[in-house]
Amino acid sequence: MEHMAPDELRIDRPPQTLRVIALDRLRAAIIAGRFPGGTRLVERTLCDQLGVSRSVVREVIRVLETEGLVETLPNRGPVVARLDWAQARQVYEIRRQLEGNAAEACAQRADAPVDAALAEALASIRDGGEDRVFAATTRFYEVIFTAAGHHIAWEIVQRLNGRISRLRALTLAAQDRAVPGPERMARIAAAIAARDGAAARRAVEEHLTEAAMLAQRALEGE
Amino acid sequence: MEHMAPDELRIDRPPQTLRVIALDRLRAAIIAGRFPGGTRLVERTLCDQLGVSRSVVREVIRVLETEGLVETLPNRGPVVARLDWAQARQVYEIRRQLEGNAAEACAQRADAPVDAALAEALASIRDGGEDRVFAATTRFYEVIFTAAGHHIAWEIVQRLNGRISRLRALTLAAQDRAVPGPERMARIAAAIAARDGAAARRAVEEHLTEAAMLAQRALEGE
DNA sequence: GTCTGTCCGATGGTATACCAACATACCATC
DNA sequence: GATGGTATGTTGGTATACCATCGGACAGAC
Repeated sequence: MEHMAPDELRIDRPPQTLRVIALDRLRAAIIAGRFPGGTRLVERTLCDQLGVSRSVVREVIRVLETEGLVETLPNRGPVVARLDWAQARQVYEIRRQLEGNAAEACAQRADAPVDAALAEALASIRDGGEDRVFAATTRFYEVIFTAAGHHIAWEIVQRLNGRISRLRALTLAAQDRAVPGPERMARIAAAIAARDGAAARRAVEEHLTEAAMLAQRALEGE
Repeated sequence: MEHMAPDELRIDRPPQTLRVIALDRLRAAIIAGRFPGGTRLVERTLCDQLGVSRSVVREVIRVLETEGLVETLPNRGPVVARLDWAQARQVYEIRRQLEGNAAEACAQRADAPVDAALAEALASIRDGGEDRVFAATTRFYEVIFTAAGHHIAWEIVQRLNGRISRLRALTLAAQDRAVPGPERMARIAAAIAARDGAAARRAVEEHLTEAAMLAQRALEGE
């Protein structure tokens, strides 16, 4: 028996529970801007749109609420959270600290597989189109945080990214940057490959400082 | 009408929803160590213990799940999250960054009312007994983060503190510190009162470095 | 005795129905 | 036009039912 590949036989039933699917769908919809800030999330309407029962919708909304994407007003119900520059600024500042620190730690512990994973993500960012860039960018940072061993910081950054997701889409698509986005990423990867922690931190901080500027312009233009 | 104090007439019904009460109770119970790590949280049992219906319990568990205090195993149900040093170490590192940064910003923007609020919290820490210390310490940091304008960072720190709450109780109670806890807090407050950002950051970082050491000893002693 | 298959209870996941409290909009009355 | 009542929509909360899964108990076959 032991010379038989168990993976071949494995029946993989989707362990995905209905709630998880509904959560991902709704979160993605909010992040994609399908529900603008301030939109009321009426439970029964969502039941129809998602095709699930009210219990599922309610639990999903509780999760999004603690994630900060939704806030519930007393006697009014859940509403898609609005985003202003005061908040976004704080988010970028926190990301700057956590990502800078992770990049430095990553540079100190990185090995060949890490370099390869970063290069791969970078390639996807370069020639991938539209939303591929979004996923590849996320992957790029995931590699950095994981290699640094900063799993909890990565959780936090992901949650923060959910909040400013609309801005992120805008800044990633911006064409008028002083230095193109992929170029900045490449610098980060290069610093890590050179095992130069200080340079990696600097590269990340520069990247985020610029992203914050772009976000500010976009937000105040609204 | 307008010369009548509306506050006098106001009937303040507790806007607290049942779910919020249940959430606070259960979270407090976990933090207090009433449910040790690994304990199964059986829905129907919690219904009896809390006196609410299963829907409420489920939504509460979803919140605690995204807060990181509870994790749900597939086909097994929710379980109180365990805490190991690898995680706690990351938490203390993140707190060091966020709290250090907040203290520095606070020192640069503080005014007389902030100094007074910090002094008040400090007094409570000094002569308050047992769990008063816990609340007063929280208050102390809340003042710092709020004065710094770092509201989102404060949210994050609070959530992180939930995760390491047991450790926090231990380290706050530790008597064998090189420098007593209140003394360290006083140094932070003094640096802020002197508007010395760098010193405030340093004081916070020292405080947390020591707390992390105490936590490590406590955790590995288990 | 050990292995195998089956059954049952406990549990979580999902869905539905129902009621109460509250807020808003609308409408009739004066 | 202002007042008051009413209708409606929405959330909060509860109860209940059904299904899938898991683990253990039990009985039968080797």
